[in-house]
Amino acid sequence: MSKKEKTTIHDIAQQLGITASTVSRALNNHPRISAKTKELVLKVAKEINYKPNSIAVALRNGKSRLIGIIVPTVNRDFFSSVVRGIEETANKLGYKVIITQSHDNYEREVQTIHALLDARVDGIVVSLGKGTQKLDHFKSVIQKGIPLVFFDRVANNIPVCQVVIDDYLAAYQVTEHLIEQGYNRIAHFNSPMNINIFKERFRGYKDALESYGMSVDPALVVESNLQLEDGRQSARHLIEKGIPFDAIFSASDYSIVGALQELKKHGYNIPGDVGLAGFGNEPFTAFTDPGLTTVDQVSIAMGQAVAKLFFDLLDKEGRITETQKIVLRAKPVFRGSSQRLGINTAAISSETAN
Amino acid sequence: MSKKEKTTIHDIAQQLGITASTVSRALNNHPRISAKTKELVLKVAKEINYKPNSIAVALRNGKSRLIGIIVPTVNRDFFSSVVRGIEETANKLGYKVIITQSHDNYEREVQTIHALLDARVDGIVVSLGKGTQKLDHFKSVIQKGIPLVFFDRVANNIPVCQVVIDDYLAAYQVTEHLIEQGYNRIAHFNSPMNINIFKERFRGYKDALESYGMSVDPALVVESNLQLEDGRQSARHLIEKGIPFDAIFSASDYSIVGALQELKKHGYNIPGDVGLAGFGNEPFTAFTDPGLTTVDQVSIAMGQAVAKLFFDLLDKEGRITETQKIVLRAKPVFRGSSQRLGINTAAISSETAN
DNA sequence: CTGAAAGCGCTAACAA
DNA sequence: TTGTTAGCGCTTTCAG
Repeated sequence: MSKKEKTTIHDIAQQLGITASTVSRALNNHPRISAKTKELVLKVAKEINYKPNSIAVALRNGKSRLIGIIVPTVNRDFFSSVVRGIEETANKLGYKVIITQSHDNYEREVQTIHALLDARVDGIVVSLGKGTQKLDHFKSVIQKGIPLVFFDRVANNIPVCQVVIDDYLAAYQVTEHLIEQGYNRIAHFNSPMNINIFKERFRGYKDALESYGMSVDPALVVESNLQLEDGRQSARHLIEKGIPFDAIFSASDYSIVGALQELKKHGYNIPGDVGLAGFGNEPFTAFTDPGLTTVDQVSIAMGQAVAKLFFDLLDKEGRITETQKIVLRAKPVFRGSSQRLGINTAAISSETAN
Repeated sequence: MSKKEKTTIHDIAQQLGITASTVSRALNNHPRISAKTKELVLKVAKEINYKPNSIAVALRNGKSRLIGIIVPTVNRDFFSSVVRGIEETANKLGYKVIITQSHDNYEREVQTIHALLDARVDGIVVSLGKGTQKLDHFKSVIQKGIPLVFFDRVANNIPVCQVVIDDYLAAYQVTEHLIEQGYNRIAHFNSPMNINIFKERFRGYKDALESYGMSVDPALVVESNLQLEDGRQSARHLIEKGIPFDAIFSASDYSIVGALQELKKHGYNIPGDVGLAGFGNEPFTAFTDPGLTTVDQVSIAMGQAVAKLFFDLLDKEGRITETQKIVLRAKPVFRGSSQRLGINTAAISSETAN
């Protein structure tokens, strides 16, 4: 029906009275091929609109030029930015990217790994789901010598290259900032801490308190899944139990928004009565009233770092001798929700929006 | 070095003293194969951990079981939900999905189409970028008989299956709601309207006004790229030019948030002085203060509809005889930003959060 | 500098 | 029910 002209190198060869192998060489500009032939081949190729069949190439070469990415969700500024960074580098190098989402579900993560392996990807980039405890599904990837890079949500008990931010330092800085603003009953919202980043954020919080002569009050540490509704509940929990607090540092922007809503509903003044800080610098943290203090996870830089690390690994073709760990410096972003001393407001004017 | 046991059907065949073709048939449970052989093959396959090489299968069968999706950005609740819907159906059917982002950039969209074609995808699902005017890059897809489905941001001047929401009706309903709330100088933020959805939203706005005996005041229609900052600027524009207005209906949630911030900065009371409504039901519209009235684009339903339409098409193997258009009903979501008469508040209590 | 031939792993006529 | 054979489109030794 339709013009199904599946043009192949043989078509070019025929038209030029040469062999397919010569065409192949010309197309890949092999060194020992005459300039004239090369030119002719290229010309005909253009004329008949020849496109190499990447599947045949993949089969022949044993590499698909496909790379797999697994993230918890793509609908998050941080993840989508990192993905974009990887994607751009990948495309530049002639690779295509298969993006998949685990939705923080362990089963799905395992399935996805197998699906990617089935698809014969040349390498895999992963940010772990919250539910992931066992890491067996990655062992087969490593054994097969397939390049593997973890980012952000990583695990330590597995020898694999990774890119992270300094969660500890950022958490320390934000907590310190709250202390400097005069808050001294600082609550902390966190996740059941399987994953490194959450442990680190807690450590930063703890150490900052201790540096200032305070200590962690277990009653002020509330664990949840850190979604919006969890933040609401956690805030309500503190209020209803009558646990005194004058600030909250959450390991996630989502739950701090929930807390903000709940606190406002209960008539608290932010940042007068309670100071708030989140983590992630999701765009909406600039939309709330007041704007939320948070931590920017330098997603662009991370995407670039991941891509570089990954393609370096790919060059080594599985001949991996060491596992690199790259730590990037995150950027605290101070907005209205945590500033009651009138300091720094000039620097953040446009973001606090009243 | 590593256990690179590339197990193939030949390994199984050898171990069982049969031929590769028999193994192949057993694996695909061909009807005319003995139960015993089938069983044995399956057993050995499991033992040596055989995984079919999908690339070889693809080359042989001429289909990659890969489908390509192009969206403006994945970092948007609507798009990521639709993508998720497609992904789930696809995976269930043994297809993998390559997700790509055009970032509303025409060049990139064209490139991506070619990249997907190069990757030999079996079909393509697209939501157009804002910059896209020419559609030539899709013609080659159609000519090749590759299933193609547009969703949400579609074009009419090309014969292709599509899934959309009833933008017109939703815009009409929201505008009507504003009118019923007593607003009568309703501004409209829109995009330079290349894309259908924006035209339709404008039409709905216009027709609602006219139904109530008003007409469109060109001074109240402000065009921009509809991002957050654009919304700020558009609001500032109205204020500074002294154009009287008491409500804004924006074709995008992002720009209405910008407007909200700007108006609050200038001391306007929302919804008392100015009523606001956006479009998209992005999660953050529930985070603002007050919550924003908007339109839910039923992303889950759309994902399902797209998947169904797409795989129906795939079944027909390019033998496309008609172009279906599926129109879904969108859901207006009324929140605090547009309700000054105290109506309906019960129904939206939890979402308005004070 | 180019050709001939083999093969990546799989499937599907055609035979038997 | 199973085996034989050929070939998807490409790359790459090995010869010339």
